[in-house]
Amino acid sequence: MRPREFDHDDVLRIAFDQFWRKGVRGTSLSDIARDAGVQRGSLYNAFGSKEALFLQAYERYAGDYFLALQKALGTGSLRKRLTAFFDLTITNFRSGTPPRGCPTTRGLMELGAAEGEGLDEEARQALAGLISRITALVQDALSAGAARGEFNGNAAAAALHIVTVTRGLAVLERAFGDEPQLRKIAAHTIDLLLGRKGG
Amino acid sequence: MRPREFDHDDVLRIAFDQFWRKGVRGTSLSDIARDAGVQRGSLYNAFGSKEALFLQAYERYAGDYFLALQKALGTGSLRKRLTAFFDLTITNFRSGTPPRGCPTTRGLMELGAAEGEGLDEEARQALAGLISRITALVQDALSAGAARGEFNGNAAAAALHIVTVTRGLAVLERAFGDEPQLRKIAAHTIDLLLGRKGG
DNA sequence: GAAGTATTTGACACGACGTCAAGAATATGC
DNA sequence: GCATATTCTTGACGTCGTGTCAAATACTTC
Repeated sequence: MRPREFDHDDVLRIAFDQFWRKGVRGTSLSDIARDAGVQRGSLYNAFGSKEALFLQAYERYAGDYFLALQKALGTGSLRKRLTAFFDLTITNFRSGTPPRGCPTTRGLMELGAAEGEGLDEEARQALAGLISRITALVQDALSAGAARGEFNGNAAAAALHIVTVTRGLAVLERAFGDEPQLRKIAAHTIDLLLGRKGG
Repeated sequence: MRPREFDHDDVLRIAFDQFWRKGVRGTSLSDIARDAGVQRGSLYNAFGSKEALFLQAYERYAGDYFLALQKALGTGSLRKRLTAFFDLTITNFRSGTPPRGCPTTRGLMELGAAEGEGLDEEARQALAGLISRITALVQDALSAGAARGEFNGNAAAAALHIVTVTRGLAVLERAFGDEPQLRKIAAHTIDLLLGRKGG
C-alpha cells in the first residue's frame, strides 16, 4: 500500500471553497487539482468523479453549517432565535468577496440538469436533506419557544414558511446582491409571524 | 444577401424549451441545432454565443409570462388576485413532464459562475429584471386591492415578501417536487398576509 | 447576367470530464 | 533484509462542449 500524498480533508475544503465561489459546473477538476497541489487523476482515484467530490465536500460544509444553525436557534426568546437564524443565514450568503451566495440553493438549481442520472439524484437528496433538517430544526424552535398559541398551533407550516423565505433570500441575493434588502425581508417575515412587538 | 434558412423565432422557442428542461449549462448548441434542423455554426452567426441565444430566448419567455401574471393579478378581490398569482406561478413551475421548474431562478443560480464576465452580467440583469417587474406588479395589486389598512400601508414590503416566497417555492420545487406542499405554502402565505378569513 | 453580400458549412483550436495502462512508493511475508 | 503485493500517482488518450475562421453557397441588386 502506497500512502496518499495529500490530506483528504484539505482537498475537500479546497474543493468546496471553489465550488462555492464558482459553482459546480464553473469549477474544473484542473482548478481544484492545481489549487490543492494534486494531480487530477489522483482526485478521480480518491473521490470517483466531480460530483462525488462535490457531494463529499458539501456534506462537510452541511454538517458545520447545521451545527451553527442549531446553536443560533437554541437560545433566548423566540424572536431572538429567529433573528439569530435569519442573521446567520444571510451572513452565510454574504460571506466571501465577492459574496458567494447559498451553496445549497446554487447546487440544487445547478445539478440534475439532464434526464435523471444516478449520482445527480444522490446529490439532490443531500442538498434537499439539509433543507429538511433545517425545517425540522426551526419547527422545534417554534414549538419550544411558542408561549401562547402562536401559529395557530401549526408550527410545521410556519417553519416551512420560514425556510421557504430563506430559500427565496438565497435567490434574491444572487439577483440583486442587496444585503440591506435581504435583512429587511427577514425582519418583515419575523414580524409577520410573531406580530410587530412581542415574541 | 442570402436569406436565412430558418425562422428566427422558431429557433428561439426550440432553444428555450431545451434550456428550460435541461438548464443552460446542460444544453449544448449541438442539441439545439439538431432539434431545430440548423447547423451549429449558423446559430453562432445568428445569435453570437450560447448565452446570447439564451438571453434572447429568455426575453421571449419573460414577456409572455409577465403578461399572464398581469392578467392573473388584475381581476377580483385581493385574495382572489393573490391566489391566482400563486396558482399561475406554481403551475408554471410544474408544467412539463417532468416538471421543468422555474427558468428564472434556475438561470440565475446557474449563470455568472466565474469571476464577473460581460455577457453574464447582462443575463443576470434580464433575469433579475423580471423579478423586479413582478414585484412592482404585485405591489400595484396590493395597493389597488387593499380596502383597509392592510400591510400597515407598506405594500412594498408585502410585495417583496410575496415574491421572495415565490422564489423560495422555485427552490423547494426542485428540492422535493412536492406540488401539494408548494400549494400549502402559498395558501399559508396568503393567510398570513390577509388574515385567515377575508381579503 | 454579373457583382456583391450575407449565410452556411466543415475544419480547427482549446478546454473539460473521465478512463486506462504503466510507473512509483509503501506495507507485508518469508 | 529482500521480494512481492497493493495502492497511489502520472501522463496519454478519447469524447464532447464552446467558439472561430475561411471557403463555398445562394440570393439580391445593378
